[in-house]
Amino acid sequence: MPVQRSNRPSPRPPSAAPKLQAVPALDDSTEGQAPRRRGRPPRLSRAAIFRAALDLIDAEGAAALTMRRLGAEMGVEAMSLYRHVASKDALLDGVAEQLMAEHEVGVEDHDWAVSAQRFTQQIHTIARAHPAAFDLVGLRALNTVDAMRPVEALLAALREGGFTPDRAVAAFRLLSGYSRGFALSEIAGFTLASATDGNPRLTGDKLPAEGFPAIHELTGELARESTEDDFRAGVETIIAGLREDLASTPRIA
Amino acid sequence: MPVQRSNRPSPRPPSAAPKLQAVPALDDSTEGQAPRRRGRPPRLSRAAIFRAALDLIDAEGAAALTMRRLGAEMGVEAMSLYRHVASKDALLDGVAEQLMAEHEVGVEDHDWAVSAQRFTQQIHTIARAHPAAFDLVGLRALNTVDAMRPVEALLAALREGGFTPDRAVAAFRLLSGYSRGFALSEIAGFTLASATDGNPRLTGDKLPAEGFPAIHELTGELARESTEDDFRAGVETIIAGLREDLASTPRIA
DNA sequence: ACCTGAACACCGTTCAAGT
DNA sequence: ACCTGAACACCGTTCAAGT
Repeated sequence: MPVQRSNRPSPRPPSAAPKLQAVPALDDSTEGQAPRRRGRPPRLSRAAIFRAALDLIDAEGAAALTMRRLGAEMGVEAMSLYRHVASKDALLDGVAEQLMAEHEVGVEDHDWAVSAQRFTQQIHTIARAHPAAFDLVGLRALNTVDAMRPVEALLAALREGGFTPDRAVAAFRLLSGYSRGFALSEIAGFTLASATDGNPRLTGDKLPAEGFPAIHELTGELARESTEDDFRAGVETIIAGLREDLASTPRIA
Repeated sequence: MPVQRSNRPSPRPPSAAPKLQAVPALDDSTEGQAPRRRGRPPRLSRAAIFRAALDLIDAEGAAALTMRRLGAEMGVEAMSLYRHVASKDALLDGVAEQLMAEHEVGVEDHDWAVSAQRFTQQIHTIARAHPAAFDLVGLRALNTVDAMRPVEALLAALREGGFTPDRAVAAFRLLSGYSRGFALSEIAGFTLASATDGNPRLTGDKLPAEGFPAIHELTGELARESTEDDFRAGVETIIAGLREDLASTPRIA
């Protein structure tokens, strides 16, 4: 089974009516501070490129995101993209930022457990909304201000909730590790065999009848796809554990 | 910065003294049941290919694993590999199996908390031993008997420990999600900026001085790379939470 | 039976050239 | 200033041919 040959629905002449073009959105217009000049508006901008890339991944999967294809999608040659992004790797960083920009931060409350649910929930929501993209760039280390904001909110809530510095960071890593891992495992099929045709299949099917009693017993539950609630329940369990940690440590005013 | 050009140390004539050749290991000889025939032994076998692929990733990173390069490494043309693996995707499945085969299962004890520590520990150990490979294939859903064995052990321990079927599966997903997510985040740098040159850098460096007090306060702790103990402590926290879940549910004999 | 040569249809990226 | 053509050095994969 070929991996990256011709999954394209139809050849679609790249010159005719490209799907994603100028997209002159609000946050784009602030990029060049000069008052709208008279010449033809630039077709490309970093923001537009990242948006188009994310759209392309959403629509056709990670394998469809090539510089050439993305260029075609924007009505431009692939090489033109290099005016705006240094490399494909930089493009993926941009896609990651674009993706994580959907992580909204609630500023009002200060209870650490609520903040923890918020923080993790948002990661899971993003992963569900853009599985292919999350799979591709969901683990990238970002150093943008936007990517820091949710982290800041969670860490602040933990500190105010009485977590010591090292416990706060530990809690952050625990919550963030779980969120990403659960989301990615969900996308990948949770290690337990899904069929090659993509349809979920009973886990125990190929197992020798003897020797795997627990898996056999739990086949139904294991085959069930995980839900939002499953994810949330896991976070609750973690929060319960954290609460215990916190209780067994001297509080900090 | 070019991504996949010429990272090779030296051109190394592919015909002269290939590093990884026959490797006639124990579990290889059982593959063909016929008694050692007289002709030259086959240079290639699925097991040998997977081992060589994992070695190559360990030594030079995921980008170095191309069919052509792997062939050269084994003293063979790339196309010869297709006699034994259907595609590069199938090759990666094999690498994942090879990797997870390092997950040893302790059979003796039956305490679910110990089993949980064992199960998660092993995943983390594998990830630490083969970070590039784990990053590449650590999430693949496998349906081999070997990959099922540790899962069976954990699920069995949970059931015997009093977890109901749905809680046992939930606990498995929680533990496995955390393990993979923590390990992958560790490899990727935990979302918080590492410098482009690869050296770990203080997280807060690029942040505006105002607006991120918690991150600034915790910079030192955030910049510290996570350890085996950090991972283990997270598992303990999860176990504490699971214990509470268990206590608040009617026991099953 | 097992491996190879040559080819196909792609990649990311560079660079001199166009407008 | 911004985009393009042509080229370079790669990819995965197929298939007819070699031994």
